[in-house]
Amino acid sequence: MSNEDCLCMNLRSAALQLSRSYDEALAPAGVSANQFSLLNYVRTLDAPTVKALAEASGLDRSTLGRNLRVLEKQELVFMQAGSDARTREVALTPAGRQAVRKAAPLWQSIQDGLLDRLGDERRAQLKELLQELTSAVVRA
Amino acid sequence: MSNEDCLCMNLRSAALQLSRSYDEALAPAGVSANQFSLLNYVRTLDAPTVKALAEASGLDRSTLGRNLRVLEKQELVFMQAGSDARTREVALTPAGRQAVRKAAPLWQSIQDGLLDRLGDERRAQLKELLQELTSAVVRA
DNA sequence: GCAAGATGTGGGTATATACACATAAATAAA
DNA sequence: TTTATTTATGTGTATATACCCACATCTTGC
Repeated sequence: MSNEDCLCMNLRSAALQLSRSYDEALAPAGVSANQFSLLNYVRTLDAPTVKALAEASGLDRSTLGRNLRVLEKQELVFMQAGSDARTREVALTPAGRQAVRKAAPLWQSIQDGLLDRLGDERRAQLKELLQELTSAVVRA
Repeated sequence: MSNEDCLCMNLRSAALQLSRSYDEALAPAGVSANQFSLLNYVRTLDAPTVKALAEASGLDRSTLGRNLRVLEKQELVFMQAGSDARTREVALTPAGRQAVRKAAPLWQSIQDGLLDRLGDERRAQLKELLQELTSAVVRA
């Protein structure tokens, strides 16, 4: 066994390195790549619950709850009880919308740099390969 | 901005999903994919220091120190001062070697399943794409 | 309408990750 | 040789992630 051959560690390592770069690029907006992504899910979906966000992002519900708590503490999102009293619906605060506006061009910039480097064809290849790997592995 | 387009989140999500599968596959050996990888670095390198392991894996030194502490607590690795008294050299315990032996075929099995699905060509594509992305992004 | 099961969420615990700072030890400079 | 600098590591703090379990609420069967 060689670590360089492991598909899992290959992906894991690449994801961490890319995350560091995106985090650095988004730092002036005060959010990490992960937080920016979550803010965008909240913005895009309609008053999503914790569960809806977990499903959209493919993360565990408890993870989402904790990630949301961080954004809540920074007053980028707020939560209120839904019509179903078990659920909590999430929405952006004005500061949250502002953070998204500030981060969006920073994200676009680093994203475009990578897309230019890859080109359309290889970008499509990458998407296809990641989908193949994850669909090979979905849990029942 | 759409989360489905973000290269960083695409990779991050795929890495997490793959990690869950590898973790599940390796569970009978009592180690996670991440731990198995680290044990293999310890095994392959010659009495590596924390720094050497950090460089090999591309992780932060403090992360490595903490990951090693978990393996040390489970008595899969042990650490001793090197000739340079600042360093600590890491090596596998007998239980650590046993864990690697037990995990190796489990890893091989899930890895082969994915490789079969991908085929040689797309496997090479993936490796190339990940290297392109990470080399586009290496820190000074 | 009430009991039984299903569902959404939080909390406990553990691992993983990284940055900033502190400390000890080795090396270089004076 | 004494001092300054570099280097290896650990610690504090914060976020991210996931499993299991508890609890409250909703839904269904009767």
